[in-house]
Amino acid sequence: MKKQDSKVDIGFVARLAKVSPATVSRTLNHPELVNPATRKKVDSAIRKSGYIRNRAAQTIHGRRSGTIGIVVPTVSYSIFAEAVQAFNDAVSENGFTLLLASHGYDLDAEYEVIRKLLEHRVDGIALTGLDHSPASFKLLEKQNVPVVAIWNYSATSPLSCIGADNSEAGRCAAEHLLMLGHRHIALLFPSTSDNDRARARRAAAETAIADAGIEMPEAWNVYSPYSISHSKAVCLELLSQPNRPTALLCGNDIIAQGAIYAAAKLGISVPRELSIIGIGDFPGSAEIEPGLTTIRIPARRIGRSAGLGLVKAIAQEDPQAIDRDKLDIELIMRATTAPNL
Amino acid sequence: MKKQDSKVDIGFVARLAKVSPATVSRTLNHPELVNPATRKKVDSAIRKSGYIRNRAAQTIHGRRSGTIGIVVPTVSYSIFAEAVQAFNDAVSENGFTLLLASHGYDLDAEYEVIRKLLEHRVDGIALTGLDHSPASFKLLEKQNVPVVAIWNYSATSPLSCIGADNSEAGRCAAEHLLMLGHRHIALLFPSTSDNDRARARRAAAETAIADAGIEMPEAWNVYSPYSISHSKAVCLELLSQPNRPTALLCGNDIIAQGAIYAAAKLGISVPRELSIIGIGDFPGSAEIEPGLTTIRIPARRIGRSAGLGLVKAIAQEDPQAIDRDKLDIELIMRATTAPNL
DNA sequence: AATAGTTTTGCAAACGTTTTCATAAATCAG
DNA sequence: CTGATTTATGAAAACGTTTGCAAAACTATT
Repeated sequence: MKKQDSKVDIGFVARLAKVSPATVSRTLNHPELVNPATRKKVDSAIRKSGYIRNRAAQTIHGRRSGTIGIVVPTVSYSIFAEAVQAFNDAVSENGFTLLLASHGYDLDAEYEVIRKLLEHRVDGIALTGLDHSPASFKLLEKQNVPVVAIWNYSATSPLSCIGADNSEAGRCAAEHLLMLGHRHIALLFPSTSDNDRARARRAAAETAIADAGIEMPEAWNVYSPYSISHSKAVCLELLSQPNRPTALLCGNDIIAQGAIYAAAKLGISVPRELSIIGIGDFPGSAEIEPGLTTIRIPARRIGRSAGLGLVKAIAQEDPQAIDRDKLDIELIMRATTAPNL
Repeated sequence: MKKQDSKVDIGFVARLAKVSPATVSRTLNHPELVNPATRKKVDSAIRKSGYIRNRAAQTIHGRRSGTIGIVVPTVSYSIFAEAVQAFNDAVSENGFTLLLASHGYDLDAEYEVIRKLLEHRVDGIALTGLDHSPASFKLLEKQNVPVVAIWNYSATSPLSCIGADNSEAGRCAAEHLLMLGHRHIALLFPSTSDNDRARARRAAAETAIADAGIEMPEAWNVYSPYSISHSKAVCLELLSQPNRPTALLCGNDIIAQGAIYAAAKLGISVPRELSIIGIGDFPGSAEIEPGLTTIRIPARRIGRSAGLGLVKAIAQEDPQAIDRDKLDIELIMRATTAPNL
């Protein structure tokens, strides 16, 4: 176990195996071109020396870097975590390593992290959503690296995208409540600046409600950050008002969970006195009591599909080769919604 | 906006600015060494050309790669997601990019991903827990890259580690239940092979219970996978038995959440008829109704401290420079535990 | 105006690979 | 046994940077 083999590079291995560096390289990259006997010598030399190839050197030579970048707002909450995990599984099955970057819902910060990924010469990039700064678009256009936007689907976006139609999700949630006879619906959404997913959902929900001839008091269009505790606090406040809504449409399941806990705390029976619907179907939404009715966004499938699409585009060296993919949403009826009496 | 500047490398920029490549490099890396006027020319040429440095080329020259690897079992559940996010924030504030790898609780798979990270010449590596295959240890020892183990603390581990003492956590949880007078305690833990965190917690809990002179029926030492739905199912089964425990000690908060929901479903009142304690204090544990009593493991602080430690070790080029850091756990008493009547 | 010192710049080597091209060795057909 | 193929190997150039060293251009001091 020599501790510090001054330099165990491809040349070192070559000397050990008494061949040229070229042969070592070939053994690694095109084994079929080298004599089985030599191959054996080389393999053994590699094992003995503990040689680890240097991807940077390959990259510089013009080969793939073997990395794929993914940019998410945050990985803290399970929402993106699931998609990231599926994405990672998909790309690493294909020999790539994940470069992860987050920007905390700030599109200028996003530009910087995209730059960083590009400095590392990632072979492909996945972004979250379709909202990006013009600078980012310009940057990505110049390099020609395959890019895919995950999470939100649009037929006309400049970027290829793989995700669900968030407008549809918002509308679907609203229509479910309307169909149950609710007329007093409050909307709880996270900040919609720099976040096209939330924006699309809320706009569609508002439209559906307006189309049903309902005028919604401005006070019921409330803002809640992306956290159970904040949401719970906001709902505690909202539901303590003398005149409270009969249904809550939440921008995502995290907010909806907070709403459920707030109702539980106030002794408001869900769904008898209050219906709650979320969007996302996060892990835990099925198990919570009562089970959360929600619009399922298939995070794992999105992550996987995006990863595979990127790998394919990289393999065929065509940055445009990523097919748009619209993954269906689905209303999951569980136990937090009921007809309005 | 020329689309495909055949080759916009440092030489291209140099020609544009009418200086040598060396000067461009210096402008980027040691601006103080170059004349302000020249610097201006170069900066402008960089902007005009849309030049993006090639980290691979720097890396190959012997400079830092500017990447740090982190290996986690999975990022799906919020447990690790929080730590990963904090870790990422810490290292990216310092100019590093994160290389993320996961292995799904399989230590042989872990060896492979560590190798991959090493191929990319990461400047540092964070691993989860202290349990790793001998091959992994040997591999890491030979390269001399700073390594830190997060999540579990031990004074004697071969790796520097930053985390909590999981034995203490297990003991603390058990003692809390014992102090409340519980004598019929069931243990719910995930698989403990390839997972030293869970193993340490369970062993300590078992010891504490045995020390109190209690003999625990083997049937109450139950296995539950790392998911709310599985845990809920397992608890539904366990709690339907004629002779059920008065308290549940759960290996982590996810399992505890499943337990709460199972109790809710069965109409068992928590904490009156059943006490439940978790370990971890994950996001959501405070807000759930009733609020989960748990042992807090400071995930964000662990992630941040590990990231900063690694950055420091890299800066001073001393792989050993990472201080062990034992972060305190804390019993968070909320509403799921009560004295046994 | 000559010298010494300082600041700024460029040249060229180095980093660890891959790959093209050429050559040597082995195999085969006659 | 000769010449033609095929197979296996090596030498060397290339990839895009950084940096040690030396030359060039200034500044300051006489």
